[in-house]
Amino acid sequence: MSNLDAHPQAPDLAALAALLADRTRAAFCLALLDGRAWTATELAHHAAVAASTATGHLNLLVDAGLLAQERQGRHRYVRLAGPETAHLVETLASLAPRRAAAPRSLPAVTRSRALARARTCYDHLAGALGVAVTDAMTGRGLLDWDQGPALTGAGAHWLAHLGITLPPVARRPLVRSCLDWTERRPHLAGAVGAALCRHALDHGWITRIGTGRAVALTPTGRSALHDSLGLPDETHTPTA
Amino acid sequence: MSNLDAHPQAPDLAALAALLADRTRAAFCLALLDGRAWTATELAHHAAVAASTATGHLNLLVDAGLLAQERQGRHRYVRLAGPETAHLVETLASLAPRRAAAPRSLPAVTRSRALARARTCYDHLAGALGVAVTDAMTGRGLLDWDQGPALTGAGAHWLAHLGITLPPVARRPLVRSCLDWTERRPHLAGAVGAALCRHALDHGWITRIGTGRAVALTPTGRSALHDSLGLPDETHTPTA
DNA sequence: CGGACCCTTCGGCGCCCGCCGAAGCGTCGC
DNA sequence: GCGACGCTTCGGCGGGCGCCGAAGGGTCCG
Repeated sequence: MSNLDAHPQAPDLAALAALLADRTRAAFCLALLDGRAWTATELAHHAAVAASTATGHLNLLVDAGLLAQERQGRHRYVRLAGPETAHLVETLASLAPRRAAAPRSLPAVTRSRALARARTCYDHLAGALGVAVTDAMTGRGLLDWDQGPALTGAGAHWLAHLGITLPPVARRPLVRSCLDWTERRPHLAGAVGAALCRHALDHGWITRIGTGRAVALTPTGRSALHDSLGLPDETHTPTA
Repeated sequence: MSNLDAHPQAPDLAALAALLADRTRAAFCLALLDGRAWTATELAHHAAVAASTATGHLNLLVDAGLLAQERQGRHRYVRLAGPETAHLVETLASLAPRRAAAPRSLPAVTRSRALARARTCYDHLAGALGVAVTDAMTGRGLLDWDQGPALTGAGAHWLAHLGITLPPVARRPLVRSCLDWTERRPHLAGAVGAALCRHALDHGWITRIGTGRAVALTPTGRSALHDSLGLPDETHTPTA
C-alpha cells in the first residue's frame, strides 16, 4: 500500500500548504488580506525581497489559484482569489503561535482609544473595532451565536434601518465567525461583515490609513456607532 | 523595513503551514481525522515510510502542538490535539485540488447504496451519509442555513427526542459547516455533528470498518435514519 | 530469559527551493 | 526618442529537509 493509496489527498494537501509555507508568500497573502489589489513591486517592497523573487512567488500563487491577477500596462495587480483563500489564510493565522501578544485586558478608556486602531481583515472589520461591533451586535440581539452564528430578525431590521442591503443571492454565508488574531475573540465575517465594512467606509465611519489594512475610526463613525450600537464615544463619555 | 517588521505573523504562519506541507505529515493528519489515537507504527505503515521517518515527523507535529501524544508501554499514541487542528486540516483538504472526483450525480438507488459507504471526519459524520443527514435535517427544518448554520428549535427538540444531550458549556460552535471533500457539499460539524456521530456509534447505527475512517451503516441505523429523517432504507424501499 | 516488537537516534545521501544580481523586454512619461 | 520604471527570465549558490538503514534501548509475551 503506497502513500498515494492510503490518502490520495495527502500530496495535494501538502502542496497547498507548501504554498503558504514560505515566509515571503505568507507575507504576501497576509498583506492581501486587506482585500485590495497590490502590484508585484509593492509586495516585493513589503516583504523586502527582490523583484525577481517576488515574480517567482507570485507565479506560484497565481498558478495555484490562490491569487487572481490583472495586468494594467506594465503593472501587475494581484489580489486574493476569493473568500475561500482568505479563510484559509485567516485560519492559519489564527492558529499560528503569537509573537507580540496584544494586552489581554484593557481598561475601558484605553479600550475606547483602541477602537481608533482598527484594521480590516479581508473585506470585514477586525481588531478591537471589529470585535467591539460584533460584541455589541450580540449584546443587542442582532446576532445570535447560541446555535451557530446567525443574524437575528432584529439584526436584519437593524441593517435595513442603516440602509444596508445584503446580496440577494447567498452564495457565501451571511454570518461567519472569524477568530481575531490580536483580540483572540471572534469578529464578524461573512456577507454581513463585509457589508458593514463597506458601509462604514462609504459613510466615512472609518478611513484607510496608508496602504495597509489599518483603518481609523472617524468622529462620524464613533458617533454613529455610539448611536446605533452603544459603543463608547469619547465626545459623549467623560474621560476617567 | 524588514520582512519581520512588515508582518510579524508571516514566519509563524509559514512555519505552521510547513508542518502540513509534507506529504507524509499530511497523510498522518488526514488519517488522524478519524478522531482516534494511532500508534507511530500504524501511521508509518499507513504512510508507507520507515519507522524512523515517522518518528521525526511525529516529533515535529507534537512539538508544534498539532498532535497530542500518550505513552503506553512501548506504544506511542498520537491524536489530533483538538478541533482547531481538525478544522485546519479540513480547510486545507477542502481547498486542495481534487484527484479522484466522486461521481457528481448518483441515481437514487445508487445513492442509497452510497450511504453504506460513509466515513467520519474527525468527530462527525462525513461522506454521502454525513451530507444526506445534513440535507435531511435541513429539509425538515431542524437546521437553518439561511442566516448562517444554526440549529432550530425543532432541531433541538428532535435531538432531545433522540436522547441526545448537548454539552452544557458551548466552548465550540454548536453547528458548523464542514465542506465535504468527496461530496463537495457541506456536512454538519460542530458540537451537534459530533453528538450525532457519537449517538450513531453508541446505538449501533454505524459501525467502524477496519482501522480507518470508514464506517458502515447498519440495518439498525438505516431503519432509524429512515424513521427519524426519511433517509432511504432499502428494507422499506422497493428496488428500482 | 530470549526473541519479537515498538520506537528512537544517528549519519549520510539526494533532492528541492528560495535567494540574488545581471540581462532583457515592454510600458510610461517627458 | 530616451531614460525611468515595472516586471520577467536565467543561472548559480547555499541552505534545508525527507529519506533510509544500522544500531540500540525499552517493553511485551511465551
